[in-house]
Amino acid sequence: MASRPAALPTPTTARNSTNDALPAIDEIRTAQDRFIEFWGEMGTRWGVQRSVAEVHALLFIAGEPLAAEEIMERLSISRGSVSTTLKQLAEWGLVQRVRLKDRSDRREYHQAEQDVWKLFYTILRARKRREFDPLIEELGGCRVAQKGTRKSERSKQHDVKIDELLELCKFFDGLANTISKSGKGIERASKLLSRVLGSVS
Amino acid sequence: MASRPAALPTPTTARNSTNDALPAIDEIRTAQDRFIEFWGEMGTRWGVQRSVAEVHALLFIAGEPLAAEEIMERLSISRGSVSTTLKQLAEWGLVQRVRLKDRSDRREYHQAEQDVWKLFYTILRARKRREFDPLIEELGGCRVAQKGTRKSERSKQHDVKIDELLELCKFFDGLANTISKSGKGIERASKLLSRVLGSVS
DNA sequence: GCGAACTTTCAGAATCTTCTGAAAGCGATT
DNA sequence: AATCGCTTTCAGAAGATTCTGAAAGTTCGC
Repeated sequence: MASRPAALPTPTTARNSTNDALPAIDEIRTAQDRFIEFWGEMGTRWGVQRSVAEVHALLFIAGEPLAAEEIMERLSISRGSVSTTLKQLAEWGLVQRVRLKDRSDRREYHQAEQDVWKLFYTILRARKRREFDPLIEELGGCRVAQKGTRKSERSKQHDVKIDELLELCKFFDGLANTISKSGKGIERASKLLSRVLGSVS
Repeated sequence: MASRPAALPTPTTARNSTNDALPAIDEIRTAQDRFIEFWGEMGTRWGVQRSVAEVHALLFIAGEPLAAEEIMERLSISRGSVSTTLKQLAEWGLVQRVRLKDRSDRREYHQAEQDVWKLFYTILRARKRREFDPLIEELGGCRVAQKGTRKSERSKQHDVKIDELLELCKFFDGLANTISKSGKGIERASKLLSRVLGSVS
């Protein structure tokens, strides 16, 4: 949770509210920086490296494709870090490389997914795969014995606990699948859900 | 993801399937160890320290209250670690201290919640608080300007993105609250939900 | 109030993670 | 096929986290 030196020196921040020349640029920069820092902090809580989350935040909030060097300078991180980080983001499917039409500029540009629904579903799916699915795969192996085998009282108690856990996981897995298959229908469905729950409990 | 030395030496594992004297104890121990190691690994992915998750796993799977010293020996971790770890688990509400009736034993015993539904809801609530709620609290502060203030085109674009994110978060927050209020009714509700979704999409 | 039995705390050690920067790699252009 | 402009890789440095163990603290019974 320790903080890093501020991502950007923002050289002209001091005179931003009264100056007329480029006031909006400064204001936006400040707001962007705040978003980037916050998203980076949240990233660490979501099991994502801070710098990965920061690069994503920058690309998302900038909205336009940026070159590696621009990212480097803006966040003051090393060339190597930017490269590794962009690779990860591309694997996650959150960032795409694009090639600008300008033929004299050979650099790769990088663009973040701008649709927030897609963004969230991507993150959710990745986290589920990493943090939840292994439970269903591995818990069975934590039983003492095959189902149906005769066994001691204490063994039974152990297996019952594992089975309860496993059943619960499968239930939530089903629920998650239902929701994620629904795509944007979730919005309408959610309202129905709360009506349904109201009548159930 | 690096592995630690096996939590427990399990000295007699070699002869466990043919021996009759205490075969069940050995088998259970092995199964427990496997569960503890796995739960510890999952813990690291859930943002929980490995040793905290391991102690929780041990108490959960043992089912009965254990004293700090027993935990220490079983997981071969230090006295200090066990103490810190139990404190955290108690704060999370996953473990309770209990006092045995035996008056000659002054040690505190520690017992894990055994109801898997309570366990999951506790974990979910804690994670939501930590990983999700801050989004709703802080995102607003990442806007360029107050709502309704007149502003440049680029400022507008920035604020629109923040607002989209915020709205999405609020939507999921509402959904999560609906679900968590439903308690066990969720099981019945979930079936209705999938019917509902089927008819929506 | 004192001593025995446990528990908690915390500075420093050990370990794990992340970042840097120089060197190697790659591919388009001449 | 050599050069140039850019990207990737990776060994080692820097930094963050987690664990240990000894000392201080607490609580209970006498």
